[in-house]
Amino acid sequence: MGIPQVVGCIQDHTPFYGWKAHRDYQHRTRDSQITGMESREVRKSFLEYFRSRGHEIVKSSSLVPQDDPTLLFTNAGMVQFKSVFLGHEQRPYKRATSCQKCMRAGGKHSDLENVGHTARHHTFFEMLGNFSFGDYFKKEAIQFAWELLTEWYRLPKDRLWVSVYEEDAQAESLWKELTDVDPARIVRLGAKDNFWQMGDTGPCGPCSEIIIDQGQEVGCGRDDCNLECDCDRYLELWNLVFMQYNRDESGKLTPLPKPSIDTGMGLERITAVLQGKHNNFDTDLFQPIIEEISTLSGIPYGKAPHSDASMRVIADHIRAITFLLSEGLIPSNEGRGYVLRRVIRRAARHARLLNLPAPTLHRFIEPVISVMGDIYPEIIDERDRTEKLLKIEEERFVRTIETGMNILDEILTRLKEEGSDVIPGEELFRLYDTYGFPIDLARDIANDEGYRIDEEGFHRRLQEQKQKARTGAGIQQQEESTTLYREIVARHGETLFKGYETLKEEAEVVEIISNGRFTDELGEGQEGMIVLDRTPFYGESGGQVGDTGVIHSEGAHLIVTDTKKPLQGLHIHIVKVKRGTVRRGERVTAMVDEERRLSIMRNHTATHLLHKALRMVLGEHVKQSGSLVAPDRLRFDFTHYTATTPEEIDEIEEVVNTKILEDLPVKTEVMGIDDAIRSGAVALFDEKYGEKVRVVSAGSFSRELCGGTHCSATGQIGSFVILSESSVASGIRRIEALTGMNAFRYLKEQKRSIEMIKNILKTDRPVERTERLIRELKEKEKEIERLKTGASTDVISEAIRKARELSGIKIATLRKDGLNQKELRLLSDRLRDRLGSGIIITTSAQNGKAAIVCMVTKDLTDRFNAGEILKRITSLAGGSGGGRAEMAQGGVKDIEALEEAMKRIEELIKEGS
RNA sequence: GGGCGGUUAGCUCAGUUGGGAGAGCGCCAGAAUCGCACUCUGGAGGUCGGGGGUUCAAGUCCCCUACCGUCCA
Repeated sequence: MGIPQVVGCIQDHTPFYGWKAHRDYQHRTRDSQITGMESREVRKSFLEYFRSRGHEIVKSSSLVPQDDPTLLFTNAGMVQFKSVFLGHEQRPYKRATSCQKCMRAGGKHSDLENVGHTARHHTFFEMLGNFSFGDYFKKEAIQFAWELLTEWYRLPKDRLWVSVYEEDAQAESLWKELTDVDPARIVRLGAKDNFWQMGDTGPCGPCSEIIIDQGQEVGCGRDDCNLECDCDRYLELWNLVFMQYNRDESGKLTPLPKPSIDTGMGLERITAVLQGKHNNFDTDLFQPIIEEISTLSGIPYGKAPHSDASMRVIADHIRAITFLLSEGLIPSNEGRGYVLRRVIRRAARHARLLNLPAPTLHRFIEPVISVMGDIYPEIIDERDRTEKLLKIEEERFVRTIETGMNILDEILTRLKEEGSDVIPGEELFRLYDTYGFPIDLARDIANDEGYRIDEEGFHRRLQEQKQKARTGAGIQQQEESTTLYREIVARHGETLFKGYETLKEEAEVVEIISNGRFTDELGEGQEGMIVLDRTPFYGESGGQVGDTGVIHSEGAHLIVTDTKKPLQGLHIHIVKVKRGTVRRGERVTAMVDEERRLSIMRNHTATHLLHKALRMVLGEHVKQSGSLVAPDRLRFDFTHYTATTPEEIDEIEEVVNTKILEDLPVKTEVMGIDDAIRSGAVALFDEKYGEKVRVVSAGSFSRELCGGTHCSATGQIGSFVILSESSVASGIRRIEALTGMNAFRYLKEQKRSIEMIKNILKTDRPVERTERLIRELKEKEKEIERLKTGASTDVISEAIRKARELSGIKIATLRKDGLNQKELRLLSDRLRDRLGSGIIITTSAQNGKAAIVCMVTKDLTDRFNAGEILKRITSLAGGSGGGRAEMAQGGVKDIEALEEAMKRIEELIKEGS
């Protein structure tokens, strides 16, 4: 086999002597020009090799799986081909090869904690793979792999090992027969290492791994080190999966009619090997990033183990962050967004360990782009947005840390008082759980301050919480109903949806469900769910709400209150029987509420125009991240990092209304998903798409993948008005809007309100007039307060004149009705200031109750207590109250009784209380 | 989905058995200065997220609700 030009560089004047020789070469020419094979070439050669052997080079799919909510992130090359392997989807090729962006963090197989401390663990990585969909099988897969590794990549054969599944004699003999691998280096291993399956059921099969021996000095160094050892000596390079069985629910294996191939080789690993590095972070995939970190922090890489680890963590995480952000994912507190947030926070934490100021992480996006931007242009396109979001998120984390720091300070102060030097696990957990304060940071601070932390107690708490969340999650009974729905589809096939063309359809009742069980009929007054063989009712999906309407047969009349789509292709009508009885197997007429549906269609088409207008006005970074299309309004959530200005809102409304006036034709085409994307249609990250998709376009203005129902021309929308723009979460904004008559009525209502306001205010300039009125009102309120409490000096003067003396203490009483407690207090303040020294008791009756305030001037508080005096008065009058020695307030419900009590005031004032 | 914490002046936040809404920064005015900055003095600015309840009295206690944060799933 000839070696094409692509990899020419490995055989020209810097010859690649093979693995061992290369290491010597590299040793001699340390720090000279790039040694070995650049990662770009490793990637390119792989794809080129398989293309030259009839494979289609398939673009990497998104890191966020588009049709698999069960999977957090794309974690292998085969993810995008899953439905092809399962036979649900056909592709125009039978052989494919790809370099797939992958992410492993969160979920069951999280590598997050290991990253940075090992040579191999990554959150983000690239997976090279070749795939056969019922085309070639073991023989070719083995030949391809061996040829690529030994002849294109020129790995030394005497270092390569092969493992096969212990029961797969066929694979073993093929290796011996087709390759010149040393037969002594073919090892049989058990199911744990060499049997692969997608899930508990479905396609599965034995696999075969190609392993490179890096030499005894690399790994654990033990004499009995072997292929199964976890150390780095025997490095698994490439896994070839031979998909040849289907496992059913009972666990039984039946051979697949068309066995397939799925292989995966980590780019970072093979690149490290080809560059003679024992650590993936030493390759050209990571070095430019590490260099930048080193430059900015002023710490050389290689200076100390802990700073090296921090640099590796940042280098790894920044790749994941860059890709996830540029795919439209936003840091949040649940699901995928939460994983992203954790990765960012870990990176931020390590940046602080390197004494890098916050925010700093966004500056490392640049080297990531320099390494991979040419392969993945999305990270270049989204760069501004990515940097901005990362900066915001890192700053947010700094604030979180500061809050936690204050609380930790309080804890430490308290411990000092108590004379303890151990921070309890409970406190640590509260810090972590409630304030997101990292445990390792708490540990560092504790050490610095001479404290220890109760790590065991912390982990116990954490386990408790995990347990609690798990049992909590187990309660939900989603599973059961899903099986019910699956059964319906299995029995009757998918519901034929006719709602794009018609709103009225003759159909057959194929299934009736009542209280979660199948039933034969539904009688008058009963509620339940009905499945038809065909329906004009749109089931809630893609943000568009389900249709309502009626279903009637000869003997029954049903109201449809909602329509759901729990599974692809299954429409469930939620019904209430108004009259008669509906039976399974009956012919019925299904009629959608037309007016409501037309409103929905207006709102849906308007949503598309809005989406496009937002991208025009705010920028291409705007991506839909949620949508509600209801008859009375539409709601649209989208990614955008700042609030939109009133001017921008104006402009967006103008654009949408202009497009409505242009009366653009709305057309729907059904095509393959790839064609749709190629034609420039906007697809959403979180949506599920089948093999065939609908593309809805409004003239040449907007083009989106959409399963919803639409107007036939934009003119039918009538008009469009934005009600509000607000924030949903950080980085996500929400717009609510109206269309058609709703928009018109809203504007009319606004106009009417303004007319009424003008009438009431008797002015043509209601804004200025209102501002003046509010200003005047405030002034008058102040004036009233002043008059009530301060300016009524006659009341105060009289009280002072009438003040009695009791063993040299002046006692002033005053009653002025109509004051609330606050006003009475202010009045008492005046009286006290005028009195100078003494005891004051004031009362005020209002609304059948009386408020009472008692004050003792400061010079007398060592002898008299206002609170105690007040309590004696109120207890006589059937009320209550309290306060401090200097001032107390209370109230009674019986005004007469209070008057009586006031007559006995002298005896109630006792010294020393 | 479950747990915990938060929402008080333009901003950052105090507010401890329920009893007079505060600080720092910012803003405005005055003093001082040839002028600016600093400094000093004074002032404006609050539906204490919203609703309900308990109470003579709720920022504070109870219930509901919205939103933000955080951890687990």
